[in-house]
Amino acid sequence: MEYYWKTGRLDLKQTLESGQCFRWRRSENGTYYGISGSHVVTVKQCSDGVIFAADSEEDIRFWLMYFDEQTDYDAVIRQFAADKTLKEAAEENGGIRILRQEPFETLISFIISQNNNIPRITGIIDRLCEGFGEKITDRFGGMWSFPTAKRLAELSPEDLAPLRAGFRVRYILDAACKVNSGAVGLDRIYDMSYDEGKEYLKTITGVGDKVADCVLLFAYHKTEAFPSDVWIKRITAEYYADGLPECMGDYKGIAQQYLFEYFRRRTPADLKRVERSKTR
DNA sequence: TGCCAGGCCGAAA
DNA sequence: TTTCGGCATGGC
Repeated sequence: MEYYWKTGRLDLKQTLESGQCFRWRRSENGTYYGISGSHVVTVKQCSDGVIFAADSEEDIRFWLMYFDEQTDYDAVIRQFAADKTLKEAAEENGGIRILRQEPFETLISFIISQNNNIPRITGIIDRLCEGFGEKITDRFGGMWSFPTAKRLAELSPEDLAPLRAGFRVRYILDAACKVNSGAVGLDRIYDMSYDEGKEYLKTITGVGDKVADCVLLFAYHKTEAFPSDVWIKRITAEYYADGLPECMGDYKGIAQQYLFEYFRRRTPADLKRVERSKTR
């Protein structure tokens, strides 16, 4: 069945190719197809929204939640307008939405992402799913669910060698074992504060500030999280030496996604121009 | 060929 | 508490 969602701002390319998710693919006609849990969907951009094609109404509801239907991004962006740079960043990148992804999948994905690049992250996750997930459909050349913590917890480093994930393998196994044993209860984090959730996730080997922030933002939608790597931290520190703008409020994570894309596309010379104009 | 990737661990200072 | 080398692999 198809469902037209009039969202205005949602831009599929900006959202699905922004580095917050790794299991979407773009077909030649511009349609994206993806999987989460056992839910499979195709989405295409249209003039004032997107069109989902999924198997059931339940799937449609799932994907609306996944794409963060409940947050009013127009209101967030109006709020950001009080800061000149953030306003520009939002004008350029306001089609990005912060997804609500499955926590275990997000945790493992961002463990894999550390000191890594997106094409290789995607390859490792594909091999992980094909090797240890369940085949959900033959469509799109075959799609596999993300493996469960239980499945991964019973594996050895040798079993995971075909992933070619290098030093991250022991982190993946530690996360799977802690989640499977209940030592880390991922569902509990929904009810935790941002700070509590961060400390809790960091009890997993291989989860530091950055990975924890990404999981808290991209799975639990804790928008106070500001998952800055060294590079963007330096840029934002230069821009906002006196502290982050008030207008970010509790949406620092959304602001960060806009700023990340904004800064990434600019050379140092561009940034100096923006810096000068900011002081005027 | 060499650099570097949306980092983290663990040891040393 | 902070700093820094090492880590596996492969895209560019």
